[in-house]
Amino acid sequence: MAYRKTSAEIDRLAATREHLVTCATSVVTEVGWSQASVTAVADAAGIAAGSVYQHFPSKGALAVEVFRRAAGREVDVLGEVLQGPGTPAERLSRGVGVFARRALENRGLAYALLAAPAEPAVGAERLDFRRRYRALFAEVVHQGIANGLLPAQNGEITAAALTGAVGEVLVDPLGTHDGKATEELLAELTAMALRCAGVPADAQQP
Amino acid sequence: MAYRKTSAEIDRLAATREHLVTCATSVVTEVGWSQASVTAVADAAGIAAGSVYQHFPSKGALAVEVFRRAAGREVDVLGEVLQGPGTPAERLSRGVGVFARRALENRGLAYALLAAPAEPAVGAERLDFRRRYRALFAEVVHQGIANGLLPAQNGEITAAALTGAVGEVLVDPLGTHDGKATEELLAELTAMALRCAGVPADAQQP
DNA sequence: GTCTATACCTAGATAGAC
DNA sequence: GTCTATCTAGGTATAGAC
Repeated sequence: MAYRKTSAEIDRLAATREHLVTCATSVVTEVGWSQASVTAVADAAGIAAGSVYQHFPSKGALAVEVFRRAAGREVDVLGEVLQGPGTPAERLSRGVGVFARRALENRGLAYALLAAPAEPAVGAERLDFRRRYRALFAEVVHQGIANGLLPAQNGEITAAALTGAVGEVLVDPLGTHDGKATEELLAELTAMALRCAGVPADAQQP
Repeated sequence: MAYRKTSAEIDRLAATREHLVTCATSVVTEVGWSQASVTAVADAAGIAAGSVYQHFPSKGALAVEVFRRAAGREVDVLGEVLQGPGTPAERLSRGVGVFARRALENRGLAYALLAAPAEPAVGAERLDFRRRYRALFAEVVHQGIANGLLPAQNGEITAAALTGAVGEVLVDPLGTHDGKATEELLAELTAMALRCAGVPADAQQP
């Protein structure tokens, strides 16, 4: 016996790990990466600091896991909208709107993912995810160019610009706590994205 | 005697401080903020680590000084171009071009200023300078709207978008070391900036 | 498997000699 | 004013008891 874990043991271990990731995400959401020490995370999860190392080999590995889970959800959502039905302009508009709305509904986490100072491992992960955002935007832009719906342009550069522009526009609203003018912000943001991609002015009203 | 410093002493002290800032800037340019320890900076300046604290109260204060000097130069240059002669579109195009060209000519430093992981004090300074960039862009955009040369839009949002877009487009070229395709990059970047601000397509050729 | 306690390491900052 | 040597704090990671 006992040379193999029972399924109950496996489940319990996995559950603890999940709980740890969840709590770590909460801590990061509330206080940012730099204040999210192993001790703080362990306290939030109700376990001892040392026990964290039963589930992750290092603090950085846990941080990366937290980042990947949260950022991965956003990439998936954005990807679904950008690759969904509609013209490139419609998809771009909807994608930016959905992304921004989700960020504004979960400001602490969005700020941590987008802008908050973080350890190098997380910084590297952030660069990687930005590449994914760029790739998603680039696909739509390239389709628009191929269809003649967008003017000739370097799609990679436009995609990078959209990624940076959306992030920067959101940084301030994410930092301030007033939820006012959200709809106007979204309207202006999507309009800017359409201009950026060169959508003709007369095609910019949904 | 000696209750007041001689001017020679003051000069010498100031010169040492300048030298320290210069060397610290070089270290940051080469290895980034996270690797720029007090020891590394002092070594580069040819002084002992302890001596740094004769000139700055803390490591963070030195880092902030390095950031402000370098970033301030870029803000000044961008401001001069954006507030110089020409139509809003011409100034915006020239400003983005000058900014990007200077960044590409000093990649290490530009990367440190724009994107490299940094301690919180520098991160806060970075946010502050981004606000300055936004303010400069916003001024031009507002002038363009007032003159009827740009379509109605929220100038603050467009300014933030331009700030983020230019930075994000540059991140990858700044990281890779090939200097190829610089001119094409600049052309596409400025074209994107004009689209983003809503400059009519037939007015986008300089 | 989880806890408590602690070792250890890094890096910033300080003290006193020269 | 600058150096060498040292102190200290914060936080990651480990060891051994339960």
